[in-house]
Amino acid sequence: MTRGSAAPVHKPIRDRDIGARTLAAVTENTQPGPESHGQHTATPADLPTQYAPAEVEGKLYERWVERGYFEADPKSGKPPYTIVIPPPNVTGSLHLGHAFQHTLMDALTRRKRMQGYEALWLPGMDHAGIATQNKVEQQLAEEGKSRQDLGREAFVERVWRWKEEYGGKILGQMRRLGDGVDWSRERFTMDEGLSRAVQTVFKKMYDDGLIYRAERIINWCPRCLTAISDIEVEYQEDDGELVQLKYGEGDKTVVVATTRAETMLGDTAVAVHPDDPRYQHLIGEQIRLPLTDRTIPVVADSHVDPEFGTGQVKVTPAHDPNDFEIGRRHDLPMVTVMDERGVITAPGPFEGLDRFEARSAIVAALREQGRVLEEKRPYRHSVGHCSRCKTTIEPRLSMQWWVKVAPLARAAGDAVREGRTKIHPADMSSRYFDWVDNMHDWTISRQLWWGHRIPVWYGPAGEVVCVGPGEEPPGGEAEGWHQDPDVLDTWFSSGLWPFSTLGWPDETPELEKFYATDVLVTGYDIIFFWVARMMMFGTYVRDEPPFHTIALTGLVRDEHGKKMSKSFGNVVDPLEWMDAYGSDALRFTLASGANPGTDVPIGEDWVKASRNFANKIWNATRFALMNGATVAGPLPDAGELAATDRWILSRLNEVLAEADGYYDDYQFAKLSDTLRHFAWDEVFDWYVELSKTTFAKGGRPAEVSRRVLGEVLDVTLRLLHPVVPFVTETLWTTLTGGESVVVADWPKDSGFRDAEAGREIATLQQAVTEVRRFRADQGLQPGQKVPAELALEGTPLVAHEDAIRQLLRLQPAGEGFQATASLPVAGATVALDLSGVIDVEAERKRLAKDLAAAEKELAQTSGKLGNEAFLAKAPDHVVDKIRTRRGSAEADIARLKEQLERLG
RNA sequence: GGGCGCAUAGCUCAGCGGUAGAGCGCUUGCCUUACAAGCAAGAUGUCACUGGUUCGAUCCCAGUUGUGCCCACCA
Repeated sequence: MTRGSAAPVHKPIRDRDIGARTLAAVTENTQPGPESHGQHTATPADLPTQYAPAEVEGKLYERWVERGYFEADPKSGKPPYTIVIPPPNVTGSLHLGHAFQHTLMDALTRRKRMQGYEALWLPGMDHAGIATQNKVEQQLAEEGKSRQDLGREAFVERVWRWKEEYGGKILGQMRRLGDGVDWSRERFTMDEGLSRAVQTVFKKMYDDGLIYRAERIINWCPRCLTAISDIEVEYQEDDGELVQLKYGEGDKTVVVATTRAETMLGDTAVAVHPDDPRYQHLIGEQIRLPLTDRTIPVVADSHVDPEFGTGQVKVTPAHDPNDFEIGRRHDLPMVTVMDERGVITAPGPFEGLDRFEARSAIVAALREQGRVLEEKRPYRHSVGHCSRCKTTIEPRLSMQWWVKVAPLARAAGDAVREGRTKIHPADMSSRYFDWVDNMHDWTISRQLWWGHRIPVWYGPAGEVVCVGPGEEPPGGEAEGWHQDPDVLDTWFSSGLWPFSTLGWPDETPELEKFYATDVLVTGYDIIFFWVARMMMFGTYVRDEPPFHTIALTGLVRDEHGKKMSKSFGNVVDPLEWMDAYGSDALRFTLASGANPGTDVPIGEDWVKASRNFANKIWNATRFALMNGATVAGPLPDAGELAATDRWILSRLNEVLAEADGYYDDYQFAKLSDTLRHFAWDEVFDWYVELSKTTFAKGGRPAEVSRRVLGEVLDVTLRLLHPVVPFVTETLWTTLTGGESVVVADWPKDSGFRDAEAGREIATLQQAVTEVRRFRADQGLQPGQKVPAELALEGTPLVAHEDAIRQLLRLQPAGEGFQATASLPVAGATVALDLSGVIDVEAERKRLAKDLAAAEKELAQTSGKLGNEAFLAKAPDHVVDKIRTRRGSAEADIARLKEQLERLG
């Protein structure tokens, strides 16, 4: 393809429609045999000029899976590297947050695999008890049915069907993303093996006294009709009503405040602080409870804050956790006035009313009696809601199973304190400690149907007779035996995930080889729900924490840092962007935003930019192939290498070392930035541009350069592969003829460094940029050839004259050459004949500006160097640096003045 | 009510004692032997505010303001 200056002005832009040419065709056509060293550039014209990810990603992925690259062998002699996936809920599909974490996990395991580890990334899903049950109930509701209509067995069957459908969708998304997981080890928290793990742990804990049954106040969701744990309650500021109520008669009156007036039906005492002088006379007295026929005692309890309100508190032990404690201390009756749906059951006029209706009705009734002293409305206060359905939580007295957390949490905390598990970034560990050091007992029973049935059987009198597995449930229902109808909190089974997925309770080779896992990659938002619980179970069951490192990620947000949520309408389906720009583009964008522990904003423009980068890699490699870049044979000796070669190889090793550091430290944003900068700016712009001159000249230097370019691309593609697996696979196999970059060796630093070449190329870049700037300032067309004389003798630039001429469109000085502009750069001179072209005014302005900058620099540096305190206290390298800066400022000033003078 | 974090270019974010950085966006010119999804050149910042430590502060310390998140049984 030629592009002479004689070509028509409106030469048609290169046809960009490449629909007919598929990338797959290219990769197949160019699959080289071993004998084709340097030859698989044969059909460069067949290479499309744009990378079309959709054509190739799916096929590549299936090929990887078929070849078993992602399957891990427990009997292998290689050292293990293990990550278990945070199992996505089967409630729906993967969102960008999953795509983000999966990208990091995939990159980590891909790199380790290349480094020669037996890398296992274990996939699976979570049955997500309450969440999934709710989804299916919603579906049923649309059909006008309830789960009760179906009955337990049919309902559970229905949930399994849901799991098949949505689970399949999730697995498809993972393949699309390129997740290199071991599909042969896919697990589900309700699998038979995992269920056995759940039962086994339950029994062990029961036997150890760590699981018990107790009647207490729990968080009850009147819609889901189940108990939930403390962390499943979301508090938010709601508008309520605070009323002050007068109880009792005459001198035996008290004034209490409440936001939940309906609970007064269940009051069994009024409490005051034992030392409150105002109320000593009331302690022990009986007070009449309005709207009922009961009298209730006044008790003294130090929980009451005399400073707050009236210092008199109504006590409802069956409907408030604090009151429950007061009730226990004073042996008060527990009067339940509501059923599981929040409907009043206390006999009387309010019976059958919903709790909120009852609230207004009771306040109205009391108001009529003149017992409402003060009403604050609205009254903003914090109210708990069910995290699954947002219904207001009703504290409820109820018999539940509990985990005694203290000993487990202590061990989980110690594992981190002793450094057996590291939390990354380290400052996130305070969150973890806050939690494990203050955790209350955990309610694990749920009044749901979807989940692991509690493995406990009761006898006719309701006594626990058997805890499985390993014990035969004694009699049938006819004899009065029955299994506990409740299921376990979903986090109970996901807490076992790191070892239940590896075969525990059996001592499998997998468990032996892959436990404890290397790193947990997950969001900081589930430290309490999941991370802490895995740590507790891991240390308890295996006596070893489940991870060496916990790498916490932030949350994915939109391009303005706003939370993605359905109500904002800013939720993006990862598939949408993958379809438009390719999986690699999405992955690279997500990796670029991954600063440890901080949230990750992402916008479509950014994905587009990453797609451009993928395309750039594509085209640079395409250029290299067209010019015979090769990986065949050993690298030429340093003696044969040009300065450009030595520079780029030296940089390659530096970047490799840097990249390794970032991979090891989960610094994906820095990793991506470093690799993009190196590949695009240094390799694709400078090295490739310089190599054009070398290739044009031919001969041995061209051969050397071809080999070096092949080397640099080979290594760069391998370094990029864990993050952008698809484009690198396509190009790497084409370039090297290797089987797959997935199983290629991770590059190693050869130790080669050449700082001298680095300085030489820096000078060259500086010179070229300087002249380009001049050209741009002078309004010279980029393609316009300018006669020039180069005086480079005695400078590092001398070897690069041809390259400089090509990059700057300089042609040899012909007859009548007349230098009208002379640019001294790095001791050399580039004299240009710009007769009739040069804009003296523009040039003078440019020089004046530079001069001012140089003078400012001189003033600054001289000021510092004249400061004795500075000289005395600053470290030598800083002083030297400043001295150098002053030196070059002085030189610049002299040069600029001379140039200005010459302009007249 | 406690605790933690953040305030740097138009946007999203790095940097964290010694000349202010990136990506995107913006301006100008350009189809230049791969790439216009590109190339070249360029503009843009009282590094929130006020004090302090220091020869020197965007960086350390204190306070102020703004902002975000987590935890908590205040009737």
